[in-house]
Amino acid sequence: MDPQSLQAILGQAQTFFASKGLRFTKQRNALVTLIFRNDEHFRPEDLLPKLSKAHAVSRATVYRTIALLVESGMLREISLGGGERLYDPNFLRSPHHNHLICVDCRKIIEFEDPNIDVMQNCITHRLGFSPTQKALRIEGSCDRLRLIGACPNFKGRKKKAGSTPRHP
Amino acid sequence: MDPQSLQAILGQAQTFFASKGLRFTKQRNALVTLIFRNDEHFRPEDLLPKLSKAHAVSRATVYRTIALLVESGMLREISLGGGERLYDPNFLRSPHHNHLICVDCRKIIEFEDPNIDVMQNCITHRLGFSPTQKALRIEGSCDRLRLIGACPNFKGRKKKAGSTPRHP
DNA sequence: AGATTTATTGAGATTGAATCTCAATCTCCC
DNA sequence: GGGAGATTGAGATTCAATCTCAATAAATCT
Repeated sequence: MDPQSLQAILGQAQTFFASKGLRFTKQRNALVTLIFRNDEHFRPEDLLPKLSKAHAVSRATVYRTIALLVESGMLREISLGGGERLYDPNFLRSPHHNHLICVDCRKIIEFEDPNIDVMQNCITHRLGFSPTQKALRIEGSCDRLRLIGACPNFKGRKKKAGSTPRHP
Repeated sequence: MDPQSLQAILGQAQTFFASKGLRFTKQRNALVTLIFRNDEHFRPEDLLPKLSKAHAVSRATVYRTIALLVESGMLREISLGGGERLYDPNFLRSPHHNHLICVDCRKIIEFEDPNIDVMQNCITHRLGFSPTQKALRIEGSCDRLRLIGACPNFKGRKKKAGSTPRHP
């Protein structure tokens, strides 16, 4: 994340807080900066040790601020299996992406597919839901990633590398 | 769930346990019976008070048995937002269904759509994942359900009823 | 049958994330 | 400066889920 984009994001956050009659305190600034500094998915608990002493923030404030950022649309929750939740700061950069999650190693891949939006609109309409929400999650098993050694967390054996997978 | 189907399910569970060298104890029998007696999604904690005194089972056993049933493929975890997890006993009846979850009221609708399988196969293949897994979740906002009064949990105002929604 | 092995269970302790409480502090606005 | 309202943090609390380990039960062996 380049400094310019971060500035824009801080401005966007500030605008959101102002629109709700809330203040953009130094704690909230520190959290927004930390969260959007890079593109990593994170757990709320991960944030606490990453805050420098100068910018220390209490656990309660971390959770409260995350809830506000989710409400603003700047941050999204993604739920892995097993009750794990992560937060994704990348929807500002890439508003239409979805997540493919490996059920074996929990690796998460972000992808975009225009057909998915069409299908999702069809399904939600058909069932009487609003198609405005974009959150969608697909699970799979990354056995092919394992084959090419691209699955960092998989504990099992690795076979010989194959060619880059293509759309079938 | 008719008694005959339940018998079949008990048999299937028994076979699974036997195949792993595990025993089909009366506690496990009681849990399988309770879980597959109807088609409700449930939380593990919901099960404890539902067990009659005669068939009481400890919390630890509930969680252990659920994990085994998930491993067997008879039960699936579905994750709502907010870290909530439910278990779904309906995959035996309907192995290809997916879930549409209302982000507002948390209502869950099960649906099948053959196109989804095709798309999921394409996406997983393209990204190097195995397409064998079926779990998929779509979120949406059930404003149309609200309109027709079919959203039991929504707390807001209800507008006048509309026509039954159709595929656009 | 009796002994041995292995799986199973349950009560309670433990973990860990997430939320809640509430007094102290901070900001904004008059 | 002063007051209203927002914000914060330390610690208590909640709750699901897991872990521990001694007691029990079932299957197998001799």
